[in-house]
Amino acid sequence: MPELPEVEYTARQLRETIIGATIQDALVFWDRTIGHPDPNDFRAEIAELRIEEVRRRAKYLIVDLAGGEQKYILTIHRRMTGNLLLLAPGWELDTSLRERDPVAWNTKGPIFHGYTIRRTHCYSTQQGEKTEQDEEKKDFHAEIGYCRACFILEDGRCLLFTDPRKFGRIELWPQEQELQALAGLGLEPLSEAFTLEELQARLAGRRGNIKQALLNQEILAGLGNIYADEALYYARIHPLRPANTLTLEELRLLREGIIAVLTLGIEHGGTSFSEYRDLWGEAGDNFSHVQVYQQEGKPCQRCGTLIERIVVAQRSTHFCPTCQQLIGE
DNA sequence: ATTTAGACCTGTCAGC
DNA sequence: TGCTGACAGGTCTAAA
Repeated sequence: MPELPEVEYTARQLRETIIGATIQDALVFWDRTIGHPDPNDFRAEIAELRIEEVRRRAKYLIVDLAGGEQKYILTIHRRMTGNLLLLAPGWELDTSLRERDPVAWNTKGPIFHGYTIRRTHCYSTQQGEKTEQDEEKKDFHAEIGYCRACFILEDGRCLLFTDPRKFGRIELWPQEQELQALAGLGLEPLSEAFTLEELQARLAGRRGNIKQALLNQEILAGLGNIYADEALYYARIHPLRPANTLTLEELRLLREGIIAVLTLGIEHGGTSFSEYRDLWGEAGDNFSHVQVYQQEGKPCQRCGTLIERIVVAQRSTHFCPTCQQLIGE
């Protein structure tokens, strides 16, 4: 789910809130969520480490950790449904489901009750005193399920990694191995390195379609299904165009479009539908600014033609058949 | 060398 | 109401 903008937005929120905090302990509720090292070593190594910095590379969130002489990086990839939530002190962990219903426990995991951190205040999701703001949000995250791992901070807060579909991965590596931990990632689309010449060079000789090329993280790192469709719409390029046939003008527009849709996505707090939430449990509102993604049957904002949906590389692909023609130049 | 189907997972929604 | 199939932000592996 989360693509570059959603990860970047989360990184910024974490940077404002958890730098300087010390991890007291990590709990793992679904072993496969921890990709490296094995869950027991992971837990042992991460205890007592201090959070030094929070960064993003492609769709990876990177947390720099330090303890004594040793430095580590924690990498978090949310895949489809992974999410981070920061709870204020006062949270309660309920693992009683494990005995009550082992089958349900396997999918739903523990239940967290308690406090979700808000920008300016905390509010209780349990019964009790309610402020006006509580009234507006009273049912929000009353119960938090699908937690696959969590980090308990020494100041009493808790950073949860929730992930219903269990595709997300968290890894801990010695800092020296960062290059190896993040191997194979292509250009950062929002960096200086993403020039027209680089884009041209990386697409040259690629006979596959442009949509697939944009999803290939070894070429550009960070675009996913939403923003790839949006960038192609911006540049008026049909998703099935062979990547090596784009004209220089089309490449220029495509680069401009990629930067524009990613930047807007970040500004809008990410694209949310169904489960995606930010650190404080808020939905990003970029979905209301989307032009083609999941807009099949709706009129194109530029020409009124109905948006179509096709399947490319097993992924839904949305485009305007008038603005984005396959034939011609 | 590339494409493509299948895995990995669970929830939701449309249709019968 | 209940069952079935399609589909959802991603990426890896194996078969064609």
